Amino acid sequence: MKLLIVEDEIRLADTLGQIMREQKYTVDLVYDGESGLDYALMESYDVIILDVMLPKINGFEVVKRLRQAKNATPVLLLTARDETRDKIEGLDYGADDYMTKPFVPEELLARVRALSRRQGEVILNELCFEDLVLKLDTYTLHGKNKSIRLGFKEFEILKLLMSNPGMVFPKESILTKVWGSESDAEDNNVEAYISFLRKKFNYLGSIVTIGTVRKVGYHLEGLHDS
Amino acid sequence: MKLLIVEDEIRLADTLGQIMREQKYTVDLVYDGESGLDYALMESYDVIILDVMLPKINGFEVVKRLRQAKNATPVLLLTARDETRDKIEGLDYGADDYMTKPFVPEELLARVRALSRRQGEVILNELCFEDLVLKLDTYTLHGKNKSIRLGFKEFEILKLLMSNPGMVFPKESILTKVWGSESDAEDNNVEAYISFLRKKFNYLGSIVTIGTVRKVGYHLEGLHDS
DNA sequence: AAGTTTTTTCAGACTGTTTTAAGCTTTGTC
DNA sequence: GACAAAGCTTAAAACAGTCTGAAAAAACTT
Repeated sequence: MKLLIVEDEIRLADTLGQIMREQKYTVDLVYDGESGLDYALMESYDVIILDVMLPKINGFEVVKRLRQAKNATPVLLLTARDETRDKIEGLDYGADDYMTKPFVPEELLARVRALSRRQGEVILNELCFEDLVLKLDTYTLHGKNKSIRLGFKEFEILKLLMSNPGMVFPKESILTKVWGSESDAEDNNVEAYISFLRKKFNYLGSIVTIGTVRKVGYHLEGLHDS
Repeated sequence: MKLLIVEDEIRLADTLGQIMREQKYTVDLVYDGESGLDYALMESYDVIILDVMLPKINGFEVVKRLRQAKNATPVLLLTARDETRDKIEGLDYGADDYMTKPFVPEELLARVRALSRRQGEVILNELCFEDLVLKLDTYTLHGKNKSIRLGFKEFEILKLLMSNPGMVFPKESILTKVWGSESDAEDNNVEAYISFLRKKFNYLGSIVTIGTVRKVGYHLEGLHDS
């Protein structure tokens, strides 16, 4: 089991290294974002522990570039900031977990274990369902022989639906996930976008359908029951 | 999987409820410590999510009394204060975990999963009885070789019946659980929906039957007598 | 600043759900 | 077996949730 720790506070970095080595991990220690990224791309690690506030390149940026380079190593972000926004931002960029400083070693160990267990899973840069492919980096939806660009909201909604094909997503939850929990957008906004999406599915000639569950929400349907 | 959420910030409470319901938990929401304690003692929950700052009785006190009453339900404390002292106080009173606000849903989910895992149960997203399967996420009822979509009320009633196959549910209790205690719906409404359901069972060719217990209510019957 | 795309808003058409009510069937009692 | 009470079934009306096109508003591009 090989770990990369990227942390600029030398004291903390060393402590972490020590803790993890005790647990029989092989540890590489690095003190800034740039080296972090280099190491991460060069070697193959089981988990990367990454501070957010880093010299040269910050943690978010590191994850982002790592993912752009199609590297799927699980990343655990360390953030001193207790802001929800930051946490979410990190996860959006492709981090797998985060932890707020200060923390207890036990928690860190538990999270690292959890992340390394996940190895098998791949972070794909596209979502597929039946004859549709949603490219996450270009915001485009590809059908059998055509493709089309999606607007931001369309994209986010479809990404949600495709993240768990078949599962019903309540309108409420689409609203909070796509518009944010602060927003005062209404159900009809979701309905309008669902309508746009259906039109585009149709244009692509896809067999996929967006099913309505009355009083609840929407879900993708492929070639099966009603 | 049944959750109790005790949180006085209505917005937050609702969001939490929504998040958890999405994950197929059954959620009871309550907005002050006193009701929290009542509910906790009355029903059997898998996990209780409990805010610390609460009207009437605070979270610590709720845990304390709960434990005094020999109730061992896992409790996850929500604390706005970031003081280690508070955390420890909560844990001393018998809470099983704590989380500092604000937090990201993922973290909450992870912790609730961790707490409920002790019970060893699995979150099922379908209910089965004999040859019927009720899919909770798509509101569909599947028979041996056909399936059919259920309306909201039909679904709720059947979910209730299937949650405890064989048990007799009084019409009264179906009314309050499905229509709500405010409603002035009458027995005949239940009767009408039972009729709809029987028709659908029939369409699916199921061996399952809805039995009537005169002057009381209904229950599922499989391959045996009444 | 004009043009383009995305997002929101609105209203009317539409659809499936829920209620209601009346007639019919079953069950239990005398 | 007759009667009343409880339960069943159905059709139709009332209702509520959903869809969609059009247009206004907002956000980007050029």
